[in-house]
Amino acid sequence: MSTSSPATIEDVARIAQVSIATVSRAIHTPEKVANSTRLKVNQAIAITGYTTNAMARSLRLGRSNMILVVAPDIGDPNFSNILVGLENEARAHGYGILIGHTQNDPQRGLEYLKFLNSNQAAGLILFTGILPFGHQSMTARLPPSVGVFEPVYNGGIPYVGVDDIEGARKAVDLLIAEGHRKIAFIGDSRTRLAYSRRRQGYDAGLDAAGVPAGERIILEGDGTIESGRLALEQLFMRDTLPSAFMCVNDQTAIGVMIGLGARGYDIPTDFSVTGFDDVPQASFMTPALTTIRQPRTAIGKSAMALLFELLSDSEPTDTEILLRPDLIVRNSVSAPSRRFQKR
Amino acid sequence: MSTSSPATIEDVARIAQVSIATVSRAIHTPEKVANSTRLKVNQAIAITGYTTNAMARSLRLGRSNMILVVAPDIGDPNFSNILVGLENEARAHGYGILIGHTQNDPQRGLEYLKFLNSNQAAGLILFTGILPFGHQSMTARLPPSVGVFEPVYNGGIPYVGVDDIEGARKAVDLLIAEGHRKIAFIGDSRTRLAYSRRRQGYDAGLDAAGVPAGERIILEGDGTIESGRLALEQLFMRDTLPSAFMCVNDQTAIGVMIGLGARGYDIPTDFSVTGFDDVPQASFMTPALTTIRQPRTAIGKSAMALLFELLSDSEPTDTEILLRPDLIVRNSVSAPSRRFQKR
DNA sequence: ACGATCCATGTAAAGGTTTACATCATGGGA
DNA sequence: TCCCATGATGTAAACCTTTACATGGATCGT
Repeated sequence: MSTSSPATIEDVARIAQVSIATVSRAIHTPEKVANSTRLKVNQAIAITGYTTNAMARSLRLGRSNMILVVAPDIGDPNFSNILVGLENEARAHGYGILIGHTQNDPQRGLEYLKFLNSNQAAGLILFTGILPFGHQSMTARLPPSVGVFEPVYNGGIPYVGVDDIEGARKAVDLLIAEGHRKIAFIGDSRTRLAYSRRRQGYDAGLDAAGVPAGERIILEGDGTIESGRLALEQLFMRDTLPSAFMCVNDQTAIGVMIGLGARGYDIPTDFSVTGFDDVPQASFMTPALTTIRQPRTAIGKSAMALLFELLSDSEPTDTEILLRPDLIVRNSVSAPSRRFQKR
Repeated sequence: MSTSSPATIEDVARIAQVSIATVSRAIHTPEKVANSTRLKVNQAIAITGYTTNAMARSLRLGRSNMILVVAPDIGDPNFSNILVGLENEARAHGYGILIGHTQNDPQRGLEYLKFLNSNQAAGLILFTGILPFGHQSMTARLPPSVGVFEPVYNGGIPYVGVDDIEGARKAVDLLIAEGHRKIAFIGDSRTRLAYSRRRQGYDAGLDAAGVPAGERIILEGDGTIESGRLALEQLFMRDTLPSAFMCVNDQTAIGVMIGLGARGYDIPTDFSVTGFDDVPQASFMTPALTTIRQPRTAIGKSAMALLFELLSDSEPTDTEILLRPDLIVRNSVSAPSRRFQKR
């Protein structure tokens, strides 16, 4: 029984002495089957070790039990914990997750579109902030989909993320409370909506503290470690230095810390730094980085839950789910240094 | 044409004015089809936007185009980069990867076994070092499979990993070259084969350096940060201290560094520390951790390549592929301190 | 010029499931 | 007692492919 080819519904039917239709019903709609029959069927299933052939089932139903998850970079440390939430929730519904990885290459995106077109996935989770299917993005017929972190630019797709404005606000408020007023914002505020919202949080915080717009220092950067470092170099060529750096994400913050360290400054004595995301490295920096935590596992879980809602009702209850970001206070923030204060 | 239900092979056949068999042949075995016909078919495919229904194809072929990847913890930072290699290689073969996550719970393992039994995966990649299917592990009929990092304990399955003995040897040799003789080995050497091989590398290195077995210090630990810290505490209750800590993995090393830091020691002035794996955090520690790098993306790529070999030939060329681990020299190792030398 | 061979194509079965519809038995109401 | 509703089960079609086998035409060798 562990040899030979796998048992089919027909084997079960023969042993239970019923028709295959009855077997199918006993499995999927047990209430439509007499108790005694159901018992026989269950026994037969146990004997044969039968499991439904998912291929056949999907073919008949016209819908698979897979969810495709597409991210620009699955090597991203931010990604793996989300995956945990996604996987757990999917599996609780009897679905599997299929993962894909575009590296921002539309060509690769198109290959996933083929997956979708060939009915291999019942739903789609997108990390890209944009439909990654190149020029076909507009015309593509997509299964129920949800975005993670950001709304999907060209898709009109519900999403799950964190309240970036509130998160950023928590970071500025901490800096303000410590006495900072010259706070630089470092990071991309254009390409990604999440980032521009963090910028909004920054502005809102400084507005509330009465710091005029003219005194704010904004530096662009694409969210990489390198960009943090570069932005810092630019800053040191100006005549005004901030007392604190509020970075759009942890990578940027790490770049800033490295740059500051290389110049011989001490954090937080000389400068305070905050990040956003709470990537795994954040707590291992010296000093440990004060940052805003994304509840990653929860985000994954709720994105998948939202997707299943879409899959059953066609009416989603929410079109945007924002989770609460938490301020994680570590050691990279203190009161501003006198040294640079008077500048 | 982007509305309505997706085109089937029959739609293509009708437009191209040929039979569905010819269409199928034009796609999969073009050499068996006349040039002119192939052209007509290709045009019809372009017009309809036809893509093969993977469900139907898999059903007919009795084999899907998915590879199941099962890891104990997909949130592990070691995991994501491997995933990149796995995914790229799989996709190059037209396969998708399905990921699963057991958390060492045999119950969850069993659910993946169902996936397998229902023909949803043509192959299996295992990270567990053990078949994760509980009591059914022995009798389960598995598709072609390959292990990553370690041979699969109860499976007789080929695997791809790193040469742990050689890697460990590189670490000890570095410490020896710096002048250390009292080198503690910290970490689990029993449950995981990879770990016990690292231990072998340690022993081989000390043998070569003529350090008698009696002078070696071995501490158990399960490979977590906490275990590194604990082992260190135990050590400080003894009367003999090593001058260097060779840790079975980076997590353990991080635990040791934290513990040493808490006791006010400086690394590498007072003690040297090495790790193994080169997890992302390693380079962000202060001091940055000297460790052995696992070529993760390459491991993933070659594991998947090996799997495809199994899938085509039934004779695998190799049953064990060991990649070369590199020594990554950072700042956690220096010559031994005088301070503890004379003890 | 004829039979053998080969090549391109078509016909139809098979793969395992779900489900609309048909069938049949049972029990209740009149 | 008869009819009808109800509930349990069976029959068969459909989902979309791939491919063994059949067919028919053309080509080649003698």
